[in-house]
Amino acid sequence: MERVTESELAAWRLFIKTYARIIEQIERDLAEQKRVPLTAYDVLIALFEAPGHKLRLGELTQKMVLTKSGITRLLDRLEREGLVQREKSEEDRRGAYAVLTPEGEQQLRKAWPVYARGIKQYFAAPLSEEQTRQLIAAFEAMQKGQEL
Amino acid sequence: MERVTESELAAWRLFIKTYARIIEQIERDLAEQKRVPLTAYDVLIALFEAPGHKLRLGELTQKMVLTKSGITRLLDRLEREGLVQREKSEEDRRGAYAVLTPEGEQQLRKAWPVYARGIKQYFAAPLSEEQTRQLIAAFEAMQKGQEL
DNA sequence: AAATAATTGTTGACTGCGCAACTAAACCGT
DNA sequence: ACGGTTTAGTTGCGCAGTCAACAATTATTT
Repeated sequence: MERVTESELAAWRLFIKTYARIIEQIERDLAEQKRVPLTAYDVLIALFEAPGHKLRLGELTQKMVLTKSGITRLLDRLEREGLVQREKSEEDRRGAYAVLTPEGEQQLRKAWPVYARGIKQYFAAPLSEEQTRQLIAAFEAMQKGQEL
Repeated sequence: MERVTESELAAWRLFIKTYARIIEQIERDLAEQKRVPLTAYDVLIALFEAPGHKLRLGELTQKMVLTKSGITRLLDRLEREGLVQREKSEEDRRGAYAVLTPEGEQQLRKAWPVYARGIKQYFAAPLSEEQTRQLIAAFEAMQKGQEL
């Protein structure tokens, strides 16, 4: 593998800085509006999109960027706040599902506009349609690269 | 501001997932090779590039994505490991500099190859030159967008 | 010059997460 | 059917970072 070029390094530095800034900003917006933070949001949306609004903890772990202990603790919090509920699995009695509660769904709906505005404003708005497509292609290439 | 489109959302999701995976992977590589973690690396490189290999803590706070208390604690660790040293400022006796030690510089040099390989492999290698340029343009557009 | 305000960096209390060890249940080869 | 291995999720411990309150110093008013 060859050396990292100047422009690759430039792209990299912009990548991490841009990411940090945008996430920080969105997180701040969500907090200001008293909405669930991003990681919580991700769990809720994953559950919402799942059949029956529920997922095995293991499935959640794969979808999210968190270890299983991270998921355990995150669910602890969400359960305490009444946004999800654990439901022990019938088929596999080691396991459990996380189920989205109505309250969780409501919080999801409340958070979305704030989140969406952030994505639009900080991430998408400055890009042309063409650039958006280019980004998708680039990130997909990286994903592919990972799998090798 | 209009609604977020499908493809913008797709780009966004790829963005955060790609970021998380790559950082995680590089961090793992650094840990395996017993090298300084990314945040530490960032401080060391900032100091290295600074005149006299030193910076006021406040300047560091701006360059990094960390609060001032975060910087305080990070420097505590780096100082304990002998990679930087605090030096109280003469001009402003509230303040202090962080100074890169020779040992710090050495650690920096040792970490770079691992870091660079990660950037190349997980981030840059899957991209064409054209795509790298497109990424730079896109991220710069976002930065610009932020400033408004 | 004195009083007030602003700034620099540190600290205490807390949160969120990872790692490794653990429990309970399921799987599997014999 | 039984012992060993694998898998699902939880837990203790520790690290890294935030926020808010603080001391020390400097800047600004009056």
